[in-house]
Amino acid sequence: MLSERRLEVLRAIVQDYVGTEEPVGSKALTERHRLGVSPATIRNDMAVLEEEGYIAQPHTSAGRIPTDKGYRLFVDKLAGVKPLSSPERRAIQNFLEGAVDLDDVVGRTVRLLAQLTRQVAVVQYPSLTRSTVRHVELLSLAPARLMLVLITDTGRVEQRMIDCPAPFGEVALADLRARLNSRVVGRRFADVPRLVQDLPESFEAEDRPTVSTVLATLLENLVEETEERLLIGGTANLTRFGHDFPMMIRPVLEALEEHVVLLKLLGEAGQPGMTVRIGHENAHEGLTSTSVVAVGYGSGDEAVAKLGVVGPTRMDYPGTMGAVRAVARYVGQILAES
Amino acid sequence: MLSERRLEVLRAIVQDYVGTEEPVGSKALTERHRLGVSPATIRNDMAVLEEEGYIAQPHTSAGRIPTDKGYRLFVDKLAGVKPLSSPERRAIQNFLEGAVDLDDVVGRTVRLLAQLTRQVAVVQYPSLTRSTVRHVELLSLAPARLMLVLITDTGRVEQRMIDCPAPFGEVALADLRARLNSRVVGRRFADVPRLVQDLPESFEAEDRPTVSTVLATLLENLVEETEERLLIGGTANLTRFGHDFPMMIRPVLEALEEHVVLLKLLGEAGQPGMTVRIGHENAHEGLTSTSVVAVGYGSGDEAVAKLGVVGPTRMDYPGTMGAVRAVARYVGQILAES
DNA sequence: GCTGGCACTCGGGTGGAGCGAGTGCCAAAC
DNA sequence: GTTTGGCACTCGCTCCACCCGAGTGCCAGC
Repeated sequence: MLSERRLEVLRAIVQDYVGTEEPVGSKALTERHRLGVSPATIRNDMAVLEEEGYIAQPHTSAGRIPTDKGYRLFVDKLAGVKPLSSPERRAIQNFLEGAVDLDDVVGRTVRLLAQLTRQVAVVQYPSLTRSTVRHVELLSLAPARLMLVLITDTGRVEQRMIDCPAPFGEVALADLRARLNSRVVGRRFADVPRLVQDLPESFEAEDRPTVSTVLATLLENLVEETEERLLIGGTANLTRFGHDFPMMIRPVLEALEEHVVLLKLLGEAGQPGMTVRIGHENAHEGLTSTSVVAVGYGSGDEAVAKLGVVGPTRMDYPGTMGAVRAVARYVGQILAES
Repeated sequence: MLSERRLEVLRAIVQDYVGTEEPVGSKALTERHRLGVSPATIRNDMAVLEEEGYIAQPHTSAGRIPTDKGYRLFVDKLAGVKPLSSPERRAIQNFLEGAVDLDDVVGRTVRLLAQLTRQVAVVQYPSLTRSTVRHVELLSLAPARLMLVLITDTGRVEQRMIDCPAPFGEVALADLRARLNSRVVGRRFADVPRLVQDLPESFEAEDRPTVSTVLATLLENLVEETEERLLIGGTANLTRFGHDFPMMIRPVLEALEEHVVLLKLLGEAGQPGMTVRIGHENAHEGLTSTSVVAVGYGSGDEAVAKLGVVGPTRMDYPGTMGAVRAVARYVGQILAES
């Protein structure tokens, strides 16, 4: 177990390194922090911290920088979450309230988050399966062509074209629409399969294939394709990465384009509270020098999706965590209102 | 007017520079191209080309690189559009045909374009005003709360929440829905204002404010906010920019985040055929070292939106133009089918 | 108008010297 | 046992001098 002072030294190293972006030495530490001991003592402490793997030196005769393990300890034990100032809070609220629809909410959120944290922001669209159905609409576009529109309580609207196996009359259509809605409106999308299971049986034999097709579209196709959609912003902030940004930016940009990877990353973020993944804790190779701060958000008490930021491991964790948490809260509020 | 051979020299310079990314000298030129004259002659031609502003040298004792003006001449007079190979065409078609809805079409298009050109792809969503209305849906969510859903022939689905000035009965709602649809379905969105102008008058006095609100939402809010939406992809390709990419990438990424700027850029692309904007021809400051190749696409003969790529001025123009044109065509086909 | 020759320019790469921040270790002091 | 001052050592960084070679412009001759 590390002594109190050694933890303090680690905290100081992290703070200084985040601020200056340069390896920090023993002398500089005593000058910038009131540690009450001499550089020589700090050197001893640093040697211990290095042996334990919390810090490292890029090369002999250079100062120390925190390792992933060091940041981990810092985040877990040494740093709190810095709350935002109240002007910042007001700005967030004002900015988000101007949104006109879900796309707009997500778009504004991602810009906001990128601007607040000066990092890359990632916002997942509210999950369909975790949302509640508000309405299902069926429109006849041609004799054997339907359009299915699904609207959820989080404001998501999804649609699909359906080619029916047989022509489908207006009466049957209205019938299906009414029955479908009466069963699923107000229910969670995850329950829909169970609720509509026996629906085809109650139709004329000739219409059953079409009804089945519609249900199949609703359940499979729609969910699979749209479940996981996300928006990214603030990539220009990647240029703030540090002096070695030209080397790092390529793999990060590539990773960001792979939405599947990102979604997995966000998905791994534990349900309750905020998750911070530091450096090599991120499975993806392109992101081993980045940290991901993510949190769930939702219109009610349950999270319907995640949002977060991707930045250099050398980031201001307390500030970033504060911003992420605050934005998630306000987005939840906005969704609940709409 | 430049002689035939001097044009040939310019073409050779552009091609070599695009390929090698290094200033090209007179000797190298004669070696790689059968110009039939000696380096000394080429030097004279180069001196003329430089005087006319088509090429420049980064510093004395270096080879020449094309200027924006040089690229302009190359694109206008010297280069054709390189058609894609038929495997490429097939790949495009296969890839795009898997799309399930408009978001998916646009998403796939942007990925496709980025991959084909190895540059940054930009795809604008089909414009609402230039589309045709397929259906308008009105749903009652609460006594004085409506949801308006608009569906167009290009597959766009937009929705808005409406807070009514007064409660609105189911009967009136059905009435409004029916009348609205009978007037606007199959018409171009641009004509809708004219078509619904007198609609409020035919309702009971108490319902008129609500009807007006609905129409106002349909016309103003919805169009303004959603007219100009776009998707960007392939930003990782910016790292291919050249040796000075660390300097250039920042402003470019920033410009790409300003969708307004991009839309203006695309919008300026002349209607018929492809537009190529080279370097300083782009008004935006961050894009002065990039070229933009854009073209309109649409489900019919008329363009409903634009798509294109952003890359270094030092790009393979014939290949890029070929890819952009081909993708635009196939997207048009897909939209027409859906 | 084209060509070969020639002097000149200048960016980039190489290698050594000096500097300074930072370290590790040790003996003495607290 | 912990802390401290002292001291030798390491090593990355910068500066500078140097050379090399690609490329140019110019000129006289074909």
